[in-house]
Amino acid sequence: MTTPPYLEALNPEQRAAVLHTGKPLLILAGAGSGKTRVITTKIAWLIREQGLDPRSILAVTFTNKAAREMADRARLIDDRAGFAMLRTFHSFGAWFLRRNGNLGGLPSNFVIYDDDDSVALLATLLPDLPKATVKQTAHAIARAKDYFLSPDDPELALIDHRKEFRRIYAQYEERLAQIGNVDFGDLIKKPVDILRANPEVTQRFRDRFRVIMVDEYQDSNIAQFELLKTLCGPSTYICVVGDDDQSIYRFRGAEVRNILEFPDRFAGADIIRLERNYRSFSPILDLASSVVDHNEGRLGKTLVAHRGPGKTPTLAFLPDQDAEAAFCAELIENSVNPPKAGNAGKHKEAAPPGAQTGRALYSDWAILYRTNAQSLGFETEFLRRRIPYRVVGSLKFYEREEIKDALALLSFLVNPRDEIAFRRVVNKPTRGVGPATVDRIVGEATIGGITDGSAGDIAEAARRIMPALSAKAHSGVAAFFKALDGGLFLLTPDDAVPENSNTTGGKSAGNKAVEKLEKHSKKGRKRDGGNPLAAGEGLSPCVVRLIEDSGIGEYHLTHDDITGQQRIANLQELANAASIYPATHSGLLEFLEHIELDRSIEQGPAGDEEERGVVTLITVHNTKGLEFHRVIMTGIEQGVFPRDDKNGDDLEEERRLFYVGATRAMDELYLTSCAMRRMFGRTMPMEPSLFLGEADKKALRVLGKAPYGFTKRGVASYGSGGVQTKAPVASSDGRWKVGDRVFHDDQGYGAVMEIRESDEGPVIRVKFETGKDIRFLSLHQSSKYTKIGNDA
DNA sequence: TAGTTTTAAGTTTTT
DNA sequence: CTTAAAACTA
Repeated sequence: MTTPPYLEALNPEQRAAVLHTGKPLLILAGAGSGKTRVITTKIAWLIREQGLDPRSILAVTFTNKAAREMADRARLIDDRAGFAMLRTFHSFGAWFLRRNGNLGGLPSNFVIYDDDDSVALLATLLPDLPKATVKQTAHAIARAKDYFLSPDDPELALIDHRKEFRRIYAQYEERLAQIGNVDFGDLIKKPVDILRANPEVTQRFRDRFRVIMVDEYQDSNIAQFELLKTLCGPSTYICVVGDDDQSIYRFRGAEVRNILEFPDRFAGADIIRLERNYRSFSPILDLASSVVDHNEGRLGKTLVAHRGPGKTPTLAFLPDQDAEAAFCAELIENSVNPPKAGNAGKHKEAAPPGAQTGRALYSDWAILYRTNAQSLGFETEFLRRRIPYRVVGSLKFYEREEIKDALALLSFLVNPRDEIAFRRVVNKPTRGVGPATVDRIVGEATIGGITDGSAGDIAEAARRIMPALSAKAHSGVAAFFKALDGGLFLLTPDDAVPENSNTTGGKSAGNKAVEKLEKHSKKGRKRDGGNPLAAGEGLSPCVVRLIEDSGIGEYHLTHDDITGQQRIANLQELANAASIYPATHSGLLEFLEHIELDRSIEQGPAGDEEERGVVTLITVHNTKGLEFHRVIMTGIEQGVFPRDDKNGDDLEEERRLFYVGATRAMDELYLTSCAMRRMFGRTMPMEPSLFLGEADKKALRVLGKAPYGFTKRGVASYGSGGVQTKAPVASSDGRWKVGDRVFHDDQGYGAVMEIRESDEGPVIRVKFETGKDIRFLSLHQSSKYTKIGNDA
């Protein structure tokens, strides 16, 4: 048997991973080690060489982008890979529930609630609690589902120890079931429940999916683990790929133990390590590794930089965030449009092998930050300097008020039991339907419909109760339902879809509505001649009609005339997005599901941006799986990165986040750290990040004035007063006692004067021979890197 | 009740 | 500084 050409390009470990069969497989794939290539090649190889039916392959990822990329790349090797099921966990769950949800009492027309909807639902159950508490509780319920805990699970107390939490969770579940919708957690948990209760269904799925692959396994949660465990029969081949150092979603239930304990949970598992990094020059990897090395509890691995040595990463200390933005802008601008060299002769720097030479493109650059809020400063500066950029992720298009309103209308159309959607829009614009009336209708729906089988149907309940309403409320409710009927009219029932038509039912009327809406959006502000709106197709007339008839469009236009125009434009965009779906009930359902599960908005560069590209502004979290030639990690300051409320395991996660960010860089890496930063509108003094102290200084070139305390030996203390974030030394037995002698790089010898407990651990006050009195937050008294100068 | 004013609070990270 | 929630007035 000859080696197929597509295997030739793989290194021995990659090839071993592709050719592996027969046992569970864990691929520990370091950053930039070509894991996507391994997965896609493996899919193609299974089809071509093993003769596997592509439809019996299930590959799960965590983001839709990753799923799409994987599908595209696998298809490049073999067309038939397009028939494999490549989905996110949540999209797979939704797919499962549409077909088998009835086994768990779920109607097939369920709508997926996002976190806001969950909070809104919970708020109706807990009307007397402050909103913050409701949010917290909703969060706890979501976590519980991530950990696969039902309301009756004894371990529930680990999530939320309040006595009443169990009851609230149960009530929430009951109400959600009455409405007939699901939340995000249900998309994973419910399939497992159903599979376990129905062995014949489990068997069917095990017969169908012979091979299961999981990408980014380090970010899977317990419920997802349970799902995998259930889907895997004795003869299912399971292969998971991940990197424990890149686990950054613990906060939303990801469980690193899934990857650490994979060999225990899937007996006889083999482990293959991919440790050759093809992405970054070695100093970049050295820097990233030196920081993440400070984590305990990791599998540990040695990444080898296949590209060899290159430019040393630069750390720039800057006065404030304005200087930071300017620094980034100049760095970028100088690389894209280099200033004319004053000296004669080409001043071509000796480029490291493999480095790009000549001018950079804007698209080579990415600016990374810890929180979305930090993008603003860069946007302002880049706008001023005419540097093209795109902001990834923060758009939150679907979280805008007007979009949520429109979606609520659509959701209610799909599921008239949706109390949350009903409450949101029934009185918007105000129709004289106050909370009292709404409560009456909802009450009637829950209680009144039991006898005639319309239980929960709010539309039915409203019709029944209408005669008893005041004139004002009556006309308001009537207007609301009339608007809905208008939208419904444009939908074709699924059982009556004509063969050649997905744009049916009053297309011309719909077009008129679109024209009207278009006029609205063009009235005030001139729109750049961008792409002509392709509305009027498929589902969009229905969406437009609903927006118009319900008065939502008008409401937002009149309510706020500055942003009103923008809001109309947003609604228009939503209508456009609907155009690719057929104007049927199931088309509408599909549209809503797509929106809930994939909120990423693909925005390609336009016009002359095509050539030079655009700079990417992005949170570190969002960079997972991406790479850039040149990366600037900004705001490397204590309190920002890591956030100052982080300690213990949370701090380790921040460290991994730093690792993820740094390893995105292929050629050049820059770090910036500000002495001052505006927060909450006030300027605050900042200290360099703990991580800078931990970093290997040999892998760092420092620009600007290093703040007091930033030494070659490590971050010791900054400024004066305040609680320090790192203890100078460890005491002899790991516990502090008053009188312990300590040594500090800058302050010399000292003695512990006082120990106090704080939320974040013991705070010790040390009097040094220099006369200084400094308080330290003693987080790391027993960890390896606090042993500097321990004199016990 | 609806709409306005005042006050407080808060900023992670996302399917 | 921006946003959301409570408090207040017409």
